[in-house]
Amino acid sequence: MSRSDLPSHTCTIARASAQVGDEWTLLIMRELFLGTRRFDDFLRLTSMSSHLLSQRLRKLETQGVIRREPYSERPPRHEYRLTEKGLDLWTVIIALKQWGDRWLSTEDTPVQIMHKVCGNVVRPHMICPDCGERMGAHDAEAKISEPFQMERQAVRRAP
Amino acid sequence: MSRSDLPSHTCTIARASAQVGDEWTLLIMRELFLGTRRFDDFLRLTSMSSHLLSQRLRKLETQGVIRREPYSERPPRHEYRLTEKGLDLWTVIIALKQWGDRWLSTEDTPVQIMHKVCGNVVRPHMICPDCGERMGAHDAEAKISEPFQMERQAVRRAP
DNA sequence: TTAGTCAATTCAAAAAGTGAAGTGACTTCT
DNA sequence: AGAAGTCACTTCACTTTTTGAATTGACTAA
Repeated sequence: MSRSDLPSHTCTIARASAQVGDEWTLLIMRELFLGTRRFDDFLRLTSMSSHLLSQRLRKLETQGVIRREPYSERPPRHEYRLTEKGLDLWTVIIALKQWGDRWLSTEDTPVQIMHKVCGNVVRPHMICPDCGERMGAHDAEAKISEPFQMERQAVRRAP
Repeated sequence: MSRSDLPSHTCTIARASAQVGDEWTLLIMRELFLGTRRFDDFLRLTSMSSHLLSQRLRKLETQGVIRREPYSERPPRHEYRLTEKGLDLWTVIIALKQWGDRWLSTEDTPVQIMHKVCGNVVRPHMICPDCGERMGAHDAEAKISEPFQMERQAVRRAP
């Protein structure tokens, strides 16, 4: 099975990976959250090739993660902006950032998060909505649904 | 600049992307969090090629995200397990899963999260550690550090 | 002995990514 | 008015990565 089959997986992590799980797409998402809107800026700030950038932007637009908005008629110009679907990836990018800050950096973080509501620079984290306690890998257990478990049993027994 | 230069970026999101930001690595991470430990199981459950799987496992081991643990001397066998660094990616995988559940799925989620502390199936979310309120893209603002801002200005003005 | 398991490696073909150059619709400078 | 510059791409030749099938090698179980 190839990368192009990922969107058809039952697992939503596989499906999400297929949409945004590659190096350059994640870098584009970073830029979008930092406020970058134009082709040339993405190009310089990510230092990716223009070929790849236009491919990825097209893909993200098709998926509804970003939208093109015209900001000038003559010459015809437009900018790229996050849709609600795209904005909702914030948690993923922040989680990745915190992990990178913690495990891959020696210096201070290059990007801080400010909470507009309270005005503080913060390091957001995940909590359990029921008991309100902080949550991590150690206190979570994955429960696989019946149909998905069956599907997995089948492939494990396969040739 | 190419993919291989990502680890040298100042930005920790770029660095994190370089380590775990690709489709197959994310799928391997999913499996690790679901409890998969052995080569053949990864192979069947992700349906990736064995060549790529062994490459990725080697890379993840080198990076310290997973470790190989022997579980049998004869025949020599070992399993792959998450290190602390790997376990700390939980938030990223969960964030990706929630996003996939919300935007890419029609049916019920194939994997639920149970909080061991309170015993409930939950959808964890991010909060501001200072004021305790739920946080998302709309109420966050990115603050770019002085040195990183300078670096970015430089590339924007570049040829 | 033969078949089977596990954890890979090898190899050729196909797909994806890279970097440089080019295009076209404009605007600004002189 | 002509030349140079900007922005948003596309094209193309080349390199790297991925794919999928086959093979290896160390063992075990029938």
